[in-house]
Amino acid sequence: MASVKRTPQSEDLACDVFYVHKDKAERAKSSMLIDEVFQEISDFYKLFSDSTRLKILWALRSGPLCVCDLCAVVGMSQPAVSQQLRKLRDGRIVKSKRNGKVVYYSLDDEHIEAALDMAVEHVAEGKRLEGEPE
Amino acid sequence: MASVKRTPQSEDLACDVFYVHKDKAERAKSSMLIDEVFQEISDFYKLFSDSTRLKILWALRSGPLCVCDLCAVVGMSQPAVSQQLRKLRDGRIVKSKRNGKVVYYSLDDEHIEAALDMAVEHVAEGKRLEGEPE
DNA sequence: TTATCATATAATCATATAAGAATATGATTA
DNA sequence: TAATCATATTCTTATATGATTATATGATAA
Repeated sequence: MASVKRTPQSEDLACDVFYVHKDKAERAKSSMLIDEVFQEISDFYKLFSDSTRLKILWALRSGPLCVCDLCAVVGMSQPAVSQQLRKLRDGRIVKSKRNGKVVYYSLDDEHIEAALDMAVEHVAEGKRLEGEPE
Repeated sequence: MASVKRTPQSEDLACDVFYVHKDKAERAKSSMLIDEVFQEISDFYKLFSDSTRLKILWALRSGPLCVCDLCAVVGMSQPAVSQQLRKLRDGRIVKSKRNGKVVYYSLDDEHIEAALDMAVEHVAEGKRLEGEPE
């Protein structure tokens, strides 16, 4: 494969090392998205990178639940659950609907379940998944 | 819908509040996975929750690249890129192959591209994505 | 072997994050 | 209106994380 070394160009290279494969790197670079998109994607995934939030989301797969239900299901204090719900709501992962004193949360969007399923599938390979019924 | 209040049961309730919807909460709870799985999923997603790592992964969609290429493409220093590559490799998101002095990285698994695509799709709704060619 | 190149690691620092405790808000019921 | 209940917010503490700088490793070439 064509390998080219050259001195760094300040405009298109932030790295102070040499290109090793100019053509491939250029191709990869031209396929990049704007920074904002990567930032938003990372923000999106950040919401999935906490096990409490994942438990909440997983619980909501079976339908809307109120905060109190969620505390019981995930085994966390109410403020802890509320804080995570707020992040999930800000990130448009869940939506809420107040009914009197009770606020019901549910998954916002079909991507969410898909993301969960994909991750479980990824992690599941060769593992037992279900918790034992007590 | 059937709402039931009851005093907390120490065995199945970690939350010190009342169940508001016993049946629904029980159903949600019985569908939960073991903690270890949620932990692994969150570890998996954690790797996607940083924009530098996402840029690296996105760049690798176009094929294997060496560290130096990646520095140029994502505009980060070599140690910064190497450290993120290590995490991605530990998490089995990318794999590496040394060829002389050069180490080539590539995506490890088909789930990775699917995860990226899904997130872009999620974020993309109603947005312009491609960076302008300079 | 020595020099050089590509990559990896370690130590440090600044920032980000989660959880708990205390308190506030907002809605219902008495 | 006051009391109560479900939920939300704020503040604090402990911990985790990413980037930088400096240094180490491992492979090639002279």
